[in-house]
Amino acid sequence: MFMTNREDQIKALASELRMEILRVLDDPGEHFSHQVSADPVELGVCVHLLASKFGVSQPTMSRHLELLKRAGFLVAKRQQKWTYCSRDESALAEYSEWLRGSLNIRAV
Amino acid sequence: MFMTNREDQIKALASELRMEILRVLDDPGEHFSHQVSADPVELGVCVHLLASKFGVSQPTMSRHLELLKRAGFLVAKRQQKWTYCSRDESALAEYSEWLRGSLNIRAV
DNA sequence: TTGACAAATAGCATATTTGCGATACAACTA
DNA sequence: TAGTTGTATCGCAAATATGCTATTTGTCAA
Repeated sequence: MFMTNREDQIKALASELRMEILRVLDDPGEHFSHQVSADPVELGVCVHLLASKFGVSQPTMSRHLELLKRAGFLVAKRQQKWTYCSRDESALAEYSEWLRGSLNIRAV
Repeated sequence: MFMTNREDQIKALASELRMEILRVLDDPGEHFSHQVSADPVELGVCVHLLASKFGVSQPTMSRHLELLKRAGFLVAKRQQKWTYCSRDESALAEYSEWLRGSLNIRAV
């Protein structure tokens, strides 16, 4: 059964880098068309391409992705040597709605 | 001129306590009807009532409120000895919309 | 089996966050 | 003026977060 951990989700977004990761993964075709091992739109983006994209080491990127996975915002598919990451749109949408409702935020 | 600092806003919400503060301030009449110096709904809630509500020290509460103020989510009105805090609904709504748009989150 | 490449994990150093008590400041009261 | 109450700030200690290098693990190809 799926367990949503709000604490993990809140913390996951409390980082400019992780926000940027989610942004580039919103349009993988735009930012990772040079990925040759698999279609970035279909499968997702592998870890070391994300690391080089943001100029951080592979272990550092690996940990940020782990936090986003724990929050449920990312899904990772292991395929051969690579781990392909893509957004979980429904989790992001659900969180956004939860935040609004949780704080009882009215429409603008 | 009003300057929105997204970093401050993101960080401000990355704390369960600060989330709770915003929640109780959504309905001050419910949680702070015992405030005698001023109407909690009209003016807001003073710092030491918030501190005792959550069982933290006054300086600790003061700092959390400062972070929420810097984020723009709280307004504080100094009146006599007291500092009355209340939510800035428009700032919360604006942030919520920005988050959604910034990550390009689709509707549920 | 060896070597390569991709990713995960361990271990460590630094930075930031968070809590508190002590204290300063501000507004009132006797 | 002296004392009280409410708030802000300072200084410190503990907990978390974040980055790196080194190492381990997994997968594949010679």
